[in-house]
Amino acid sequence: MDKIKVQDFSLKHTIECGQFFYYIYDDKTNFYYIVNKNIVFKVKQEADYLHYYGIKKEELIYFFSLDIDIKTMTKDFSEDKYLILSLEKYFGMRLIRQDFEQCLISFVCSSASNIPKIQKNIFQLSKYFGKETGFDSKLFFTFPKIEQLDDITKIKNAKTGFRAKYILEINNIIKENPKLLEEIKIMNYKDAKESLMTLPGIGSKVADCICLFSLNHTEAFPIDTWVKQVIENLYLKREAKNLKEIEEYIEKNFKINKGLKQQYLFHYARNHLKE
DNA sequence: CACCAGGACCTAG
DNA sequence: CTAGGTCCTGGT
Repeated sequence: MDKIKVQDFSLKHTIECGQFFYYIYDDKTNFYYIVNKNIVFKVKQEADYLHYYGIKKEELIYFFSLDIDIKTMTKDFSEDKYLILSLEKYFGMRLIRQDFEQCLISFVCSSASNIPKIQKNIFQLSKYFGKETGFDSKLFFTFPKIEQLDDITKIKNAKTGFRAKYILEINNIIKENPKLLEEIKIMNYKDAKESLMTLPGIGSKVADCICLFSLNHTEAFPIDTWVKQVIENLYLKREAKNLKEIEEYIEKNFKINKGLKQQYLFHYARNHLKE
């Protein structure tokens, strides 16, 4: 077991804010067991320390964006009433840098769904297609490569529903063009988003999630129904004419660190706009 | 039982 | 180019 001192970090908010799905929380020990690609590790927070096992220090820092100076990044939050409120409530929430392929499949599963269901999909897909791995006397399955997700029956058995055919089609596309994913990884934001959107089951919102949570494109700003509500109800104070108007508002008013602002606004929305 | 939900896609107008 | 139906599943 190793430990590391952290600043301005909330493990709970970071893991549970809906950007990452493949984890189990053990309420007896307070450890989060996390599976990212083929790595299983556990981590818990006690005050300003993270206790961790199963992952290298550098990888842990990268995964949780602990190399980022959040105080600097959130400086201009003070210009926005709702960002201030959200920052108080969710202080320490950071963007996770997760495995690209795991993120891609997770967010294909996310459409018209919810967190528990997405988690179920990911756990099941891993069970069917991943590799069994013992850790801490528990049983885990690594998250498979997209290339391996080639059995429609198993994909459906993972309760992915109408998204199953998307996953299989993406599998086919990747097999025919094995370099595509690596190419997307090194593209700029605009090109990466565009390329992702050529894949079935990936529209604008899902592509932005993948860009933000796994490709380090911190300017991505996923617009889901909650964020749409925030912009309409709190900022515009009326319904938007269309999605374009929302995008333009965001472009104008959240110039820098857009992705992080999106996360905080999203959470503000979920708690304050329930009706 | 009917309805709906953190989205994408398809089709008609 | 856009509104509205449809797609599985699981919860209400």
